[in-house]
Amino acid sequence: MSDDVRRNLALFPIGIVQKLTELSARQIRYYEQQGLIQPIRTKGNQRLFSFRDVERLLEIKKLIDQGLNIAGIKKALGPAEKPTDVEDLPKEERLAVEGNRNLTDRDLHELLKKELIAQLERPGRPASLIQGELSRFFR
DNA sequence: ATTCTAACA
DNA sequence: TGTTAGAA
Repeated sequence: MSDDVRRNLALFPIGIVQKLTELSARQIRYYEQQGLIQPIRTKGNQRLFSFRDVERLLEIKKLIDQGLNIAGIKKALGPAEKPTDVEDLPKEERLAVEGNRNLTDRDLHELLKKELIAQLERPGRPASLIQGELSRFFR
């Protein structure tokens, strides 16, 4: 599976995203209402976010700190995109951990580790905002 | 136990 | 934005 696909997979419920971004659930839901993010919904109507969503939320957080309002953030960031539902992946690419809608702390740790390594090998321009944030989970 | 929506002494 | 009630 490509790194691109992996980062787009909807894997995290709002509770995990709160820890990853240190944003309140209220803020995360509000930013969704404003169209800044578009997490997918499970059959039970619960939101699921991808690594990209987490990165985007970290960017939003940064911009908020810099004093921008919603309008300004919409201009600064590109349009929001929906993460990929794991259910839509061909079963050959659907890994065990990714299929679970109930990630254990160990699973999460493993995913963060992979993403961290992937980022180190990915000369991305937007100087990986997520890097410092994710590193926080490896102390 | 978690998350969702709606509403505000 | 926080917080809370009531439901899923």
